[in-house]
Amino acid sequence: MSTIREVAKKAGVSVATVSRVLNNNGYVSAKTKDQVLKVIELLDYKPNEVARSLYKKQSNTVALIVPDITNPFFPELARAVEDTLNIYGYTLMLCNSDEQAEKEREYMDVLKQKYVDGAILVSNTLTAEDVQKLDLPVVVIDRSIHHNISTVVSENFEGARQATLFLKEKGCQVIAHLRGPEHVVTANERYQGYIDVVQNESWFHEGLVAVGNYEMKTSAEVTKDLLNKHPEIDGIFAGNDVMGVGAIKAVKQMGKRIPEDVSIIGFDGITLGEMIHPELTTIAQPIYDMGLLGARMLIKQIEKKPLAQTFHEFPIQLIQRQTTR
Amino acid sequence: MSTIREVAKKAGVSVATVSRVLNNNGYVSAKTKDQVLKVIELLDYKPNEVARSLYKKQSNTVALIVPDITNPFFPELARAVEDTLNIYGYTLMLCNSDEQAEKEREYMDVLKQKYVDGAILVSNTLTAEDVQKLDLPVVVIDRSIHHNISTVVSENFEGARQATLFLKEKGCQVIAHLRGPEHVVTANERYQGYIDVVQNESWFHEGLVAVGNYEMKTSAEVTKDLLNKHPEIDGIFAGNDVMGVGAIKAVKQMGKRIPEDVSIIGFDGITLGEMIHPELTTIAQPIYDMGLLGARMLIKQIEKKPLAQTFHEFPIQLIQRQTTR
DNA sequence: TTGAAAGCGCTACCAT
DNA sequence: ATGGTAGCGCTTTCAA
Repeated sequence: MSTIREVAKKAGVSVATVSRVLNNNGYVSAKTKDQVLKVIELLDYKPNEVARSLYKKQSNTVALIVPDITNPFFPELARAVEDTLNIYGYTLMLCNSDEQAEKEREYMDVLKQKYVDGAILVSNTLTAEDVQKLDLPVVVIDRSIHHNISTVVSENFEGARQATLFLKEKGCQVIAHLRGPEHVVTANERYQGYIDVVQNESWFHEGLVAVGNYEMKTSAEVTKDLLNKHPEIDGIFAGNDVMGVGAIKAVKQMGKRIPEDVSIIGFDGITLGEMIHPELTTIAQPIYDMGLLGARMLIKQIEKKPLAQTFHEFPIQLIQRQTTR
Repeated sequence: MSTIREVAKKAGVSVATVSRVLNNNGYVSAKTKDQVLKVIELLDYKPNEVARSLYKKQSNTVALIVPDITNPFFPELARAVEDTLNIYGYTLMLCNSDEQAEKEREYMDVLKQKYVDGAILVSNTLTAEDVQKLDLPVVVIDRSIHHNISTVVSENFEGARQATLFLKEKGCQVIAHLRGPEHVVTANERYQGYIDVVQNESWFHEGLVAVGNYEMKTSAEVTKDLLNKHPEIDGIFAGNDVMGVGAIKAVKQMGKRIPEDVSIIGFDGITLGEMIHPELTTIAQPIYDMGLLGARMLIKQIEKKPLAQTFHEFPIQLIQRQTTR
């Protein structure tokens, strides 16, 4: 790796001049510029980003903090974020938080120490205060934290309403809800959407709501429990696709047919829904677009460009597949 | 963020001394050390990693280059790598290459510019020469590139043999193979394992081998094609789990029963295999352990510690689930 | 045992 | 239009 000084020497100019052509600012004659450019090419010179970072107090790096990249919702999001960052010349630092506040705070220290330019967060544990203290551009995706932090979400309440309504329209008589964890915002919103539709139904009672944790195995167990206690259930709205998959497994294992005996609808629109059989009907969020927009918003903040909206709620879309009639 | 100078001033010592206690090297009296430590605590001082990097020419960052984090094999690997790096104080930079050599080379430039300490690669396009030129500690996972680059793989040939043998033992009469892309090492090794078992069978002919690309949709198509042309097929060895899932979908769509009419076995052992119904019998690689070991090996190289083995081949394990008799 | 100072590679200010 | 140089925050050598 050659340095700017070597380039300067070889081109017969000062490092200041080389720096100017590198950054395309300040006066430099066309001739000198060509000279320098030629030498840069010749030496295959690439500026040292660390030295730059030290001076500019920024690193062209953005952190993505997710609970667990292994959860099939996140790879697609991560991909969208990375693609976008890449286009704008940023690099992605990936962090798995396991929803542990302490781990998140440790990461946040590291971000500061490395001059990371900003962060995209998916977290339920981080408070507005934590983010404030981070004192870095931040965009929150999927779960909002506070109204003055840039946020990208989708219509959880409305999506949940549509999901429940859809089951009803398809003739389901008793619709259960497999909800996500109680400390998770999206889980609550979706639960509210469900409640909004069913609360005045004669058949409705709180026993039709079971709590899962956005993960498959427990959701399968919970579903079995639900179906044993209330065999009249013929429709299940799962709070996310992974739990929907768990529900499918449980229902099948109990010897019931899908969708003839029980209809199931999920939420998220992850690829997994198309992998399984029967394919999962779902309320799809535009995951890639959410990551894309989140990354763009963050970059605008970092580059101090004006941001039209700091809150963006994406519409969701009902995708009818094979787990509903 | 306070600096080392502020700490020094407040503690009434020189920055050199502070640096010494920070790095725990050089002489410094117990009393002074306490002083300094107290001030560090007081100011909540965290050393600037960028400045450190500039001097030490290393960044405590490791890059993981994968084809596409969206491919369900990689999140688990990424998770293992990140967990391990984290333990040792390193940070993960995630890169999606899409198997494009150019993108990979761009990343490699960035790695150098940022003083990234090393890289974990999963790539078919990168040559030994590319890696050589990178001139950075490198560990290759899943697909070996060259014998003097540290490598972590699993028993592809043996696993494929076992898979095929297993189908045979279970009574399959005509076993097809859905192989991965021709430029991919693992795909070839697994193909060879299959061939090794079937080549002398009276029923065997090359028409039983179809080429997929380690992805679901095409694999479903290819499977249908295969089954239409050769309805006598009653066993399929898919080159990876994702293709196995595609095969399941195709077989089901054709109205055949699994495993009664057609048995299917995959390769990889990704979680997806347990998500679907019927659950996929597979040859499992210890994905997490591979990532873990790969990361550890890389760190040893970075820290110039002795490395017992530079090549590690993990044993695979047959996991019998529901797609085989 | 401690401090002064050079230097990691770059940017930007101030001269010229 | 170009060059000299201070300084970003740290580590390490050399002196004391």
